[in-house]
Amino acid sequence: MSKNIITNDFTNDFTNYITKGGKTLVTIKEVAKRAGVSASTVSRALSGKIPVNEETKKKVMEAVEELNYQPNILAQGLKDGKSKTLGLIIPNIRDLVFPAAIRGIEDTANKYGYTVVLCNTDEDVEREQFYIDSLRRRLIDGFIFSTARPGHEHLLKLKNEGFPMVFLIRRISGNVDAVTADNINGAYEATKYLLSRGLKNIALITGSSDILLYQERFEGYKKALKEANIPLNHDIILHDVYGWEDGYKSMMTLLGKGLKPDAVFATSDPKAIGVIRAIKDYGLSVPEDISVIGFDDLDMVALLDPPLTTVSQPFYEMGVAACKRLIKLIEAKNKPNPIIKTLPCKLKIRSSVR
Amino acid sequence: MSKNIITNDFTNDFTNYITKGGKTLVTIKEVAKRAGVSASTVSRALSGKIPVNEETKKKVMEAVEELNYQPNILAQGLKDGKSKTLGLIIPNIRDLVFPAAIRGIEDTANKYGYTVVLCNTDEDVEREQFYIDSLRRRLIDGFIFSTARPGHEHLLKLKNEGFPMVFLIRRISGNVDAVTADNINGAYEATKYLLSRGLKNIALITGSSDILLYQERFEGYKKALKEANIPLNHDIILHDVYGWEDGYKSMMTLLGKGLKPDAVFATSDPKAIGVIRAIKDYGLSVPEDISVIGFDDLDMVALLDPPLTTVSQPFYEMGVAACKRLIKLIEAKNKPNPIIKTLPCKLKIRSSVR
DNA sequence: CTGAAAGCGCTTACAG
DNA sequence: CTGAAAGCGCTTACAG
Repeated sequence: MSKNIITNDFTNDFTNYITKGGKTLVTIKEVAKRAGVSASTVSRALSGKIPVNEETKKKVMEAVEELNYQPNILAQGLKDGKSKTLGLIIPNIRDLVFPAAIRGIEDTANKYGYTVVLCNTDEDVEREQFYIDSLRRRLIDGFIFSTARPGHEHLLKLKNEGFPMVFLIRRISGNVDAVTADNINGAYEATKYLLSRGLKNIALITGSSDILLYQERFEGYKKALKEANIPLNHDIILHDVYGWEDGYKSMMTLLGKGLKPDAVFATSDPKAIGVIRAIKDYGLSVPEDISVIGFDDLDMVALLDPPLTTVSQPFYEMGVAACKRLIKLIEAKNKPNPIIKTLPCKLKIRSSVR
Repeated sequence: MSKNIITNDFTNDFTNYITKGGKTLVTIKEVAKRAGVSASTVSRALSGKIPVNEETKKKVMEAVEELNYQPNILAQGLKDGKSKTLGLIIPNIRDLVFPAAIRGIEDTANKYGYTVVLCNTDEDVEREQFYIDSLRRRLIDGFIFSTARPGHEHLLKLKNEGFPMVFLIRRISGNVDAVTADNINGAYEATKYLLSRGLKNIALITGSSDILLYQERFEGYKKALKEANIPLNHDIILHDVYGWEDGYKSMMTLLGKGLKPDAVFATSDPKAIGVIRAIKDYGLSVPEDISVIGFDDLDMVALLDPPLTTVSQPFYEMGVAACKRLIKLIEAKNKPNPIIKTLPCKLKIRSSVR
């Protein structure tokens, strides 16, 4: 009987169910009709924020169930300018530090009913600005940026306009929330480990010194050496090295100059991979002749030959933390003060250090 | 003078510019007011599809320029149920085959004014269904799936409901567009290359045989052996191997049984990496004792020791092709028939084959 | 060519 | 507690 009614309803309203190029989406009106109440009441019963008669609510819920109604998020958002969407801006997804972090962000976002849009800037500010503008047109609720660099005032400007945002991995100073790894300590531990293995002549192959995280890793390195009373040897400290190819070249240069260190601290795994290749190509071996330690713990470095000893960054957890924080900023009544969250790194001992 | 007027306008309308939690977005009404026309006219001038007086259009464009007006995409979409958003459903972004493909998709989507939402299913059908539902609530315009497996009827159902969608990398039979690599030929070329190096006893370490692409790679392998008049040796053909750990175990098993092949064709790079590790751990060397060839050409395999000879899949281009196709499906007046696009692979000769 | 009105699907003051 | 109305920002028949 009740089944019959349903069938009839469907037949009568059939046109309502086939709309918009074949895509079907039940509307609140249909639910209202079936439950015998107004759309307002359906909305209220669903939101739970406004009191609704228990009886009525039950009827509504049944109708919702039967029709499998799910509110149109875009329509919901139009009213208060929300989209339940987060923008994630990174330099390049092919950089292996990002996949794990992205996973952390998405898993978290989805748990709270948010969706995330990924944008690759290739470190190009214009491209970044284009993405920001186009996401704003979609009423984006907030941003996670992994692209911060000194001079990126446009990001701080965005923050000043009142946009919820958090920096992830990379950050610049400003009134902005951030989640990063504890780079100083990570580098400090790495260097101390090298020292503890009797390695004293430790080269540093590191990245662009205007990026904060590389400054911090340098700091950790210096701190450990200082504690061991080993003076800095600037001949074997190479800055502005980016990626494995650069790592390869830098190590070759070092070796070519006759500067053979006991160990190399490469401040990213790709650099370390390049360094190891160079050492091998030079006819030396790792770790017998030169020990190498990296930073990141990318998914594949345990598979290298030798398996890479490195400083593990909690990328997934950093993604989770950044996303949680962003959602809190979005949903908070009164904006909390920015906090910088620093997650601990962990030394992963494998076989590239003697 | 004119500058003054602007300032006044801004002062008067100030509340209009600070709304929705600090986010500012100029509306069509404000543009209309400034241009001295109706909102309809602004809309028409911008769309370009409906004739507007040149004079009027110019005034509108000026106002648009001055206020830096950009239409609210959500509001635009509400009318016709479009969101200018694409859903990309993959098993796991940490699987290295995806980053390059994702890049291809995003670059293309952005070029056409679309935004892409990434979802990781971990091969879990329920999770996938959850994502599909939640994207439908956001009026998603179409889907790219890299999760297809036999039995995934829910995907075909979606297609039947009229949703634009395309399969990428993986596909199942059904009335659905797809972009894949030419797996048969890729595997055929790989095997032929091994043969051409005088390697005859070729083991195959491959994936789940219910996934089409592994069936195809198996086919390519068989074809090459057949042409060389070499009978299949099922003792050295291992199916259902997933990832590098499994690859490692499989190779160990083979070796442990005293089955030492001349060469191994591993049908994915991770498997090849595991295989190489196993060979080394067994005290043998690559390629001197056993040659190894992979499939994928992931970003890092050139850095392995030895650099991996493998079949390169055009992931970026596949992403581009899938996205272009999807957008065509979305924007086409009358739905074109499904096509399966197969992009050629390319043998990348490095040093893991003798 | 152009404006006023209606409508997309929802939510929320406003009455009752 | 509940319904009718207004409104979010846009687009598009409908009149003129």
